[in-house]
Amino acid sequence: MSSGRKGASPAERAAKSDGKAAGHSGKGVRATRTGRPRQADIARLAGVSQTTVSLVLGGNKSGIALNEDTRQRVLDAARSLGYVPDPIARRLSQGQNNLLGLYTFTSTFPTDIQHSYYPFLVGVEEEAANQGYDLLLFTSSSTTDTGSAESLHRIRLADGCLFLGRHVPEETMARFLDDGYPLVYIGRHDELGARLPYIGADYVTASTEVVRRLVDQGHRRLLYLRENDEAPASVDREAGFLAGRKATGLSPAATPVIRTDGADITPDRLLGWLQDGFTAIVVEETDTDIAVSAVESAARAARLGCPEDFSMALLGNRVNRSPGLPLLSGFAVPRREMGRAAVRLLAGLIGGESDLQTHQIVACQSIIGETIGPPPETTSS
Amino acid sequence: MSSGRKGASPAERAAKSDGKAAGHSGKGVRATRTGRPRQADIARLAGVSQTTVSLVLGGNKSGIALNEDTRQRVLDAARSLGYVPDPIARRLSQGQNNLLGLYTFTSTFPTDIQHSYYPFLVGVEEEAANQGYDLLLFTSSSTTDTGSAESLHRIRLADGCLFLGRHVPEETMARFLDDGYPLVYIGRHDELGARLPYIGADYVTASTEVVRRLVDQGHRRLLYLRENDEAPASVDREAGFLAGRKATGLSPAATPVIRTDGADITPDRLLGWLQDGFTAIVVEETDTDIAVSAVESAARAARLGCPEDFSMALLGNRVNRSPGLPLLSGFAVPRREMGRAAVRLLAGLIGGESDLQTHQIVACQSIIGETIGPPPETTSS
DNA sequence: CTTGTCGCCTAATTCGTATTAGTAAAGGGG
DNA sequence: CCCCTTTACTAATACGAATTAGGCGACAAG
Repeated sequence: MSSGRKGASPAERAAKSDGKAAGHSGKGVRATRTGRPRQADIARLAGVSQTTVSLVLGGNKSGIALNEDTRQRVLDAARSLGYVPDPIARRLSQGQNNLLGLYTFTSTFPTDIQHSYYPFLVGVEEEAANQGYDLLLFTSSSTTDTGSAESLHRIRLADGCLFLGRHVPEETMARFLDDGYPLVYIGRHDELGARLPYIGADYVTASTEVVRRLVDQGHRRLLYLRENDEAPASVDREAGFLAGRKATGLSPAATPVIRTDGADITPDRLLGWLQDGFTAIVVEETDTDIAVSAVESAARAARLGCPEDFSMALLGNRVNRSPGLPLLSGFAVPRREMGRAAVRLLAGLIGGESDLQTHQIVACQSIIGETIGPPPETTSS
Repeated sequence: MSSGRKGASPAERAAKSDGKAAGHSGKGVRATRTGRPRQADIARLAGVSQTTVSLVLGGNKSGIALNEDTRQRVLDAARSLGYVPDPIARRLSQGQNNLLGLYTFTSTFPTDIQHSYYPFLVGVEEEAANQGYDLLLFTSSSTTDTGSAESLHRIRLADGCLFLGRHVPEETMARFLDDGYPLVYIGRHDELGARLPYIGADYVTASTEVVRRLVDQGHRRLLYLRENDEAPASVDREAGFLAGRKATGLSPAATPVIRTDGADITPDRLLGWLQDGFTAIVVEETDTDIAVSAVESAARAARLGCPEDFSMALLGNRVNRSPGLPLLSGFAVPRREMGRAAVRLLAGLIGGESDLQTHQIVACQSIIGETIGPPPETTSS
């Protein structure tokens, strides 16, 4: 091959001094696997080397001197061939490709829990566009077992990756961190010490605030319904509830925590609670909002009006608010802003910025809503 | 220059004839840009060539003989180094990377028209996962002007691309087609002759069917509200409506087509229509469903009950059905199935299959709903 | 007439993997 | 002992762009 090369060099040179030596077949020559023109094709057409083409098209960041004529010839050739750079090759050589991964341990677009990730995605897309990144959605997650090696390898295609979901496959994540691969979790996660960068929501403060609001309204006996799961989102809300109990001086007996999956919330049970003197129910928000819905339908069945007969607060906000349903009192999880912040952080990590806040907690905003009122009149004042 | 080359070759050869020269430091050597181990590192550790590593890890599809011992040594070395293949390099060499692009000419996750693309995405994600593809979402679309060269170049990163949206930048698409780049539109598009592969919905038949149902119920004067836009989705529905008019023998005067953006539908106007003897209103479905909503609120304001005072049919289905609202009679656009079909077709195109149906029309299913009833009693029988 | 220094461009190499062509050694048949 | 096959590997190269390290000619200064 080098023998052929030697012969070719002078030929090219000759072609060049001919000037605009496009006399050949030019276009017909390209027989690459893809059929698309490469820089080498442009080079041949313009009578220069591939290096020159790269310099011209790459904006010549190294500051190498370039004749304006040559530059134009190359640009013309590129245009006439309809050249489009191959992002893959570029990435192999440069080490980055402007892709942000998005890994959701379950389906990204679930059919049942419709839209649970949607607000995050809105923010992620917005900010990714701002920062000039495209998004890479890993679908393998749904089919393959969680965190399988196969499926996680592909993540490296992206310059960095966002993770969305309750789970943290610690081993794999540790591996990524060790390798210096940039990643950001959406949602607080302290599984790997302080190593996992994340954007969380301040559930604790917001939940405390909700308790305080109920107590301010006169409620003294509150019931807290939570999931039977130890995800940070659950833990934090309970912590906030307990902090609220403490701050308002209520006793544990007056503010019990009940774990439920929603199925066991019957109209009778709800009535029982009210008869026991509970005047407000605080419900954890989840993907499915199954617990709130259960309370709502139990109330309907028991013919209980929500602000009148008892108050209800949601620790979070229904993602999918339907026009028919009342606006629940509680707080808004700033999902969109979290998505944006996550992308900003990730972009910073990729860019190697040093003074990054890798553990961010975003404040939630109170939702006044329609479901908190004063407790109903009872025997005791 | 070739002199230097010649000198190097023997040097390499010497290094090689030393044989299994892994005696060195092995692990400590890797000082790659990324810090991740490469096949070459494994090779050094296992005392074999990079080729052998590639063969072992690649499953040796070429059927080259391999000693089981060697195989194990390589696998062990790979594991101990924590090797992860670089998808980019793989793609550069293989020519494909298991990525499907998804290009929406507007934001993929809009905030205002919430969820309009969602059902498609569900299907796309499902089938992409089945076929072993990940999804590449191009965000540039929202920021850059439609179809700008810059933003469309990036599409080639994917092995093929789905397009979602009413627009077709013909020039760019023609370019893709000429290059043999695999792409599929979701939605019928005949802009480029029959060159653009697509998955459409059979709006025509479904719309005709809706008209027939109304006529079967006794309606003789129908009003059709459509968008002022010539997108195929609109054109097809109108065609179906007109076909229904023809099939049922109704006159154009009894079945007028009215273009509206929703804003001009007042309670008075609605009442006027009913006084003019129209007993049913057929509405085109759109992203925002602005027209249906307008009719609904006009009816509410005019205190008209829907199946009682007039019938209403939607040519399509509300994507975002809220619990409070009645189920509109009409038909279901099989968005999820369209998404799946699009991915299947695209995968076929990428795989170079020959006998592909590149223009597919998927049938819609009737929705009986609650908004069609017999026409109210009037003076004339 | 040398030496230096621009100006302009190219050869060679790199990124990490896959593939093709080929080589060296061992074993078998004549 | 030679030739042929089989086994088990390796060298070289491709993929497409970016980058590094020059090379060559011209013109200026000494």
